[in-house]
Amino acid sequence: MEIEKAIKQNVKFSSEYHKIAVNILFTASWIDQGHIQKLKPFGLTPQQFNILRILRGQHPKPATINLLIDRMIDKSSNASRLVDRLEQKGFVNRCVNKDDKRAVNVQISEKGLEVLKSIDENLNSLDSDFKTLSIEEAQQLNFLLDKLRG
Amino acid sequence: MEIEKAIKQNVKFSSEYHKIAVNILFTASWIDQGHIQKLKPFGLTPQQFNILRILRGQHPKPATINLLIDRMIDKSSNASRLVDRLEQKGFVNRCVNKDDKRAVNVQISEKGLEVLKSIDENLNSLDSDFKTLSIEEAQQLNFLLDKLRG
DNA sequence: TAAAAATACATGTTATAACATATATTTTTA
DNA sequence: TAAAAATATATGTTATAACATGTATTTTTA
Repeated sequence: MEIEKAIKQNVKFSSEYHKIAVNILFTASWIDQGHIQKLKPFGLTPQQFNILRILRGQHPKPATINLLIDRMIDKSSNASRLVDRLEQKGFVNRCVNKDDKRAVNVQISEKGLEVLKSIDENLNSLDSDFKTLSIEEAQQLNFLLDKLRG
Repeated sequence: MEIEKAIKQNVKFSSEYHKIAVNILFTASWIDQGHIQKLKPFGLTPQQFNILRILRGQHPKPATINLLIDRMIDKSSNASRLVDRLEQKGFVNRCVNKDDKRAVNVQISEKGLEVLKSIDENLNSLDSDFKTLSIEEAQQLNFLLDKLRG
């Protein structure tokens, strides 16, 4: 649906560039709301899910908080507190790094691996709604987003 | 920059569609952070700015809260409380609707119009960073985002 | 090599998001 | 036309974002 209709805007955007900003922010909010709803039954927020998947990618190697910050999609949050919440739920373990006592080693737990497996199996895909685009269009969209950020 | 590099990901995305989700969420977060920084000197958050611009578009007609909800970019927030904050800052006025006493009429104030004018004049554009894309590419990007949402 | 700077992470505080529920008014229905 | 349902908005509560600051450790520098 055209972004103008989606936000019921009755005037033209001042520029194609302004329209991009609105369109990306609106689309991201739409995607995020979908993820929130899909992940809720598993007791995870999108940000926590993001951290868990980074940790699974590292597994069995641990990750430091700094590595998580580097790889998080949304840098605005607080990796330390996200790990707090995941630890409270038993999805990760945290212990001090022998080589650098300032750093901590964060590792996904068995329970964490299980919840991800369960999500993989029960949720067809978080992003299955995107099949409105062909593979070529999806590639083009990714190319343009990358170029946008310079 | 390629999204894989932006989030220092060392493995391939499972699909071009998953990559789209990450790419859009990351890009939106990047845009939002830019807006937060640019709007801070004017005492506005991006959400408040969004409401003010909708109200300017309506001016001198008032808007109801429902109209604001319809047109907000990020539906997840609470329009009533956003208007509270704008009212506290003197940027909008709120009064009951004569025709429907459940509804309220929200109008942008002189002070609200002035802050938007000041932003227009002092901030070249919130979205001036996007000139990495040609007009044709910008149009293509908007087309693909619209198509993505179906 | 001792002091200064930088780094990695944690934590305190305030504002806002997320969610549920409440209230007043209008519209629908039996 | 009175009761039920729907609508428009407000508000209470808990969790998290946003921002600043603190603490321990490591690295750099004079």
